[in-house]
Amino acid sequence: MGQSSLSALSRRERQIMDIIYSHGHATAAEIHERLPDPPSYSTVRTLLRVLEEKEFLIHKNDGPRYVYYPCISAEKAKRSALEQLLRTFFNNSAASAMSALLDMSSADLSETELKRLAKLIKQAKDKERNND
Amino acid sequence: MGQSSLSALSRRERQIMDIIYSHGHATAAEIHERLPDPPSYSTVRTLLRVLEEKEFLIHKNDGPRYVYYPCISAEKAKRSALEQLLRTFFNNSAASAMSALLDMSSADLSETELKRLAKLIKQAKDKERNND
DNA sequence: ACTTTGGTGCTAATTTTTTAGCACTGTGCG
DNA sequence: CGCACAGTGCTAAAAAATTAGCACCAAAGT
Repeated sequence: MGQSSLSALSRRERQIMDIIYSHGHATAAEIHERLPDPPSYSTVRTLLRVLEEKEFLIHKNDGPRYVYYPCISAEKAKRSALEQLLRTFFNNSAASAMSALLDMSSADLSETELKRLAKLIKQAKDKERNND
Repeated sequence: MGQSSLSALSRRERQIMDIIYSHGHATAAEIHERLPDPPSYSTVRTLLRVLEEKEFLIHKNDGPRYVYYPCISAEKAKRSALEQLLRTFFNNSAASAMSALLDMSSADLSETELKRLAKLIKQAKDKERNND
């Protein structure tokens, strides 16, 4: 079965998948202009074709042009990216990852968001209690 | 100067860096046995040599063998990986990343960890207040 | 109708990555 | 000493990724 996982892809392929995930979908032209150190348009199109073959992308027609969508839901991709990150840098501890997130960006977290998080944490605590 | 960033690396190179980051350091043999779909030992050594050339790794001698260490501190690598993740999957919102972390692993968060997080969040709130 | 524009399909060369073979070096030991 | 063992250095072939050229097709403008 398709082991998927973005980390199996080559550098350019990942860059493209990143763009598509961060936008939800994209045309060849959009991808071309957003690629770092961009190759020719032709090149982009070749990569897109390959990614379709590998079943990481599909396209739908929007009038004359193609709009590319990820085959794996953003949810799954997110999850797998997070798992990978936890494994590599956080010894599988979600807690330390969260604390790193807080460290690096507490200034950007609005009071509202912080409240929401506090609430989520409270819920998690309750859930934990029920699992005992 | 060295733009570094793990995402500039090839697939195998990244796999190796991942292993080294998750362990702090490693020998060629350790890396060899941990690589998914492992190539020959020779191959691993070639990759390590290349990564040293590119200044992603250095080695120290431990008796006869080499122990490889990352050139970029785990801290910096972590941070850059997190930023990348936020950009790609969370629209740069640390808050949504944290909530995803909670979702996917609240069962694994001990009560202690949750308390610690709650405390961190409280601190972040206070900090936020002072910035206003 | 015809030309220009903006897209796609196919193909192929170039470059990088990935792979592994083989020679060499130092260390422990009978 | 001389031999096996465990490691590294260097080199080069094979495979994959990256790049781009050019033909073709459809729609919009003249």
